[in-house]
Amino acid sequence: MSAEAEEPRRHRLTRAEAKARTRELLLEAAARTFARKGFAGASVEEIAAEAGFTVGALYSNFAGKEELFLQLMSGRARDRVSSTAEVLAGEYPTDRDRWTALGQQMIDVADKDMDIAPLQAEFWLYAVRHPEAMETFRAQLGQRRAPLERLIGEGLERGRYPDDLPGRVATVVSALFQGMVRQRRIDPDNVSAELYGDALRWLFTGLEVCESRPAGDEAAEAGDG
Amino acid sequence: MSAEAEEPRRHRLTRAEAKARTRELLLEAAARTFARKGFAGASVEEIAAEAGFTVGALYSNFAGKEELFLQLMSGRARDRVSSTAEVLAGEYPTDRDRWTALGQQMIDVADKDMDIAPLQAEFWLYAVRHPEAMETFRAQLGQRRAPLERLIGEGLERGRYPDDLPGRVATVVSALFQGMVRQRRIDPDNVSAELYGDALRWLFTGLEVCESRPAGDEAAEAGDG
DNA sequence: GTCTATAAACAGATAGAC
DNA sequence: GTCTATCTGTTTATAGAC
Repeated sequence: MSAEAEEPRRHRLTRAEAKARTRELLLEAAARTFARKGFAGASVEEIAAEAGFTVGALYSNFAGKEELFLQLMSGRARDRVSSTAEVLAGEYPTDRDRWTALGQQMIDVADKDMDIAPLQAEFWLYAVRHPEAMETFRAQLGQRRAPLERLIGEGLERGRYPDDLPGRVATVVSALFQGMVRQRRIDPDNVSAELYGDALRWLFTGLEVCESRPAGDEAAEAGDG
Repeated sequence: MSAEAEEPRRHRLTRAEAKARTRELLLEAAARTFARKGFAGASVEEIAAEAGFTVGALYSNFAGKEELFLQLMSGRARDRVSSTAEVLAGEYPTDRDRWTALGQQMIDVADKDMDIAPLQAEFWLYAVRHPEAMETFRAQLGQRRAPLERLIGEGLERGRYPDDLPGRVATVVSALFQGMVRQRRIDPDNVSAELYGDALRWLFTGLEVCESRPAGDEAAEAGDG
């Protein structure tokens, strides 16, 4: 795009570009290797080799294994996998079709990149064991959740539901998906694409019954005894 | 020499009992250590020390770290933590109270033994990475799910719902809980006790709306379109 | 049955060659 | 900027003492 100064790529890449590319390759290799072997189980040599380098290149770009892992955790959550929101963004004729197609798409995404679930699990375990890194991981989860929350907010007509409902529902939907994706890896037969859609249909149907109130009614009437 | 045959516990424990106790202590120590450090991150020396022994005792009772881990995975899932079903078994005046109390109890259980979620994550990761161990882990999950499925089946009046519904709902509820417990460790503020209850209320309300059919009606009528 | 001592392999990280 | 060689600590697992 932009000419760095005057002769951006006379032959191939500038030194800075080459280094940036190495760094990127190392990050991608690290993602695969950490997913396959875990944080403690993956060796720096293994990661470097997966990227097509040796340890020297790794230590030239990162302080060590831990920093590499943390960079991965804090890095772009959404430019590697289609986010939940993109999946949700499709348009479907009826609500039933919408949930069904959504469930199918979630499965497709989860089945396509088999590494993300184990990698997320590694992130989670690391955050649980290193409280100082928890904020970093929370931020990554927030990146994933935000578009989902927005989309749910659009789906629920404003005024008929409490303002904090989309956020709460986003948490539930996110937790449900993560849980089902994980269980599907163990028990594929018990976690079909159809079940994803059913669960969402149950959830949003119950949501409307339980939480909606007549339009224009400002204060929600809690009719429980 | 020994009066074991006739005087089983003249002083304290028989040799077999002592060994069994050592084995049990090692398993418990392994559970804590694997939860805290992970499978690859925990060393056998650390596990043995946590149990009050040295490596010799460990290798005298287990073939190695991997066998110890697998024994833990295949071992009793329910005699250490109160299962979901026990939580569900309580009685509550109204449905709303039931969901609220259930959500609170799930949080209490999850917060009380902070080790089970990381340990389950370790099991899951191991199973994903070692397909030959997946069946073992699936069996453990089955042990946890069975009572939940039974209880849900009791809650849904027979005849009004498809026969396979309790199993499907159990999967969804189980996934939902696992997902929320995990997210709560990262974002406690966003996953309150109340939200557990709300999610369940939404789910079961929607379930009744979507899946129930008039008593006596054999074929379910799909009224969407 | 458990502990101590040790063997052999491997890890993360660094220094200097190119 | 990356690679090769190496240093240092730690790991699993075993052998023999008690």
